[in-house]
Amino acid sequence: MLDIKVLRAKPDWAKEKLAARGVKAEEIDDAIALDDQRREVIMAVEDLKAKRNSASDEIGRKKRAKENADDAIKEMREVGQQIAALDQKRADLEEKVNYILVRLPNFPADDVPMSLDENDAREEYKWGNIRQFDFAPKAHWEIGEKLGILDFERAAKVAGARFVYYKGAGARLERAVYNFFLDEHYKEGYEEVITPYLVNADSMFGTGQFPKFTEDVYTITNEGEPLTLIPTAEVPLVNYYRGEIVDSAKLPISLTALSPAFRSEAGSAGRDTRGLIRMHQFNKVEMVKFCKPEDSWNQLKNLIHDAEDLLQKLGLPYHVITLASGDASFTSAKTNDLEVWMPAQDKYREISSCSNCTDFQARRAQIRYRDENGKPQFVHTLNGSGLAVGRAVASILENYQNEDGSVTIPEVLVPYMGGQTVITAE
RNA sequence: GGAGAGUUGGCAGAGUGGUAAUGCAACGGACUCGAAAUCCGUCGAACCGGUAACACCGGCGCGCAGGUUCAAAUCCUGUACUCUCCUCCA
Repeated sequence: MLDIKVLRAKPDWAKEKLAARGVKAEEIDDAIALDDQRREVIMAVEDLKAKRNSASDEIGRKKRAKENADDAIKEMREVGQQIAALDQKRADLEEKVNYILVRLPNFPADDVPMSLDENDAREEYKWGNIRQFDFAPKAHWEIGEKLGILDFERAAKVAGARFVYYKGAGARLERAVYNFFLDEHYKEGYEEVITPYLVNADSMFGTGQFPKFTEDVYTITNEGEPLTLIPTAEVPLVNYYRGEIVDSAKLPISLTALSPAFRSEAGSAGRDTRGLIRMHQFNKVEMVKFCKPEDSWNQLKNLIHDAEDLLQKLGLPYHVITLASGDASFTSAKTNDLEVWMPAQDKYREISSCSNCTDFQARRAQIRYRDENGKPQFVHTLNGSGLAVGRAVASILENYQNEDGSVTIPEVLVPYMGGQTVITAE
């Protein structure tokens, strides 16, 4: 959530920044105008409350002295009604200001390409040599099905489209990949966490998915509060400290978690209909950081490094891009995507998204630390995939495929596969 | 699922209608070569408004949300969570 005070102090700057994210200037004007009204009402009602407080004090004194206070009580009865009316007005105005504020995205950082077109992402650098095949590389779903390690058909029967069964060496490869990821993050100092996979609406609000993106997720109700299947472990990880003032000596805090991610993929019908790229349920290892504001850009670099280190160790070619302002997620000030090379598609595909959310989530979720003066300040939050497991498996299958249909296991995963070096058809 | 108890500041802990005791901690000072102990003083989270302000004034503030009242930590309703016992369960 943005700070209304920033909108008030720098309206033109705010409009320009948010225009690059598709926000109309009128929305900012509306928010400020409503906030003006809100402040007026606050002044009026607090004036009356101060009056009531001192009058009540006086009434109490008289009552104790057994004096008559009927006149003051009668007068305060009227004041009470005025207060109730103004309080209602104030609540209405607050709701209106809030309605706009919670739907405004984060300000893009200064070095983000200012464009609504996702094609204006900036490539930062490439890593790895793209393998030249002396045969036509197959798509990962074809490889997986032929090896009997991926079963999309039965998953469709049992659950529906965009689900998959991993079997045998496929299931073990998936497990090898995420264990490798978690172990590497552990070595880098991340604290490993196993989180709830169902979260409440306050948590979804805290990380910015709600109220705008309710259609992207699965929400279930069981006689009571609705719970949402997490679309990413970012939600339970960031909300871990919701409403808390964390010990500043512990910052930066780095957490990592493996979890399934559940996404409705509403609006993406027809895209990536085959394979592991776009599923309703997929495994992802997520990294989340909490830090002081002055440290967050440095931590974003660390996050990217920790993600790309995995790709380098797996020997998978990738490049790093900075998303255009209009393409970055709602909560992000700057997002760097890691895109891994997919030979069959002859292009890079997103495998990690690393974002600095600055104080945007912290303000929603009320996550703070105390500065040198003991004053609470919002932390900065960052999140990044490290990495999407299914997409990593897909990339391994494609990049490490052999002409006979077998797949060589990347060296770093061999210990995780119990020494197995190649997956062949049974 | 059933029954009971609880939730007050950084921590502990009083307060059953008159506007949040007290202790510890913290901060400032005195004493001391310095520290500890002791003494004196200050401070009661966070948030909002006046407002640009860590000053000052006011509002708000006793798990949360409502209600009653001139006035609510206190009374009423709803609700979340924690603990204990029973039941069930991997």
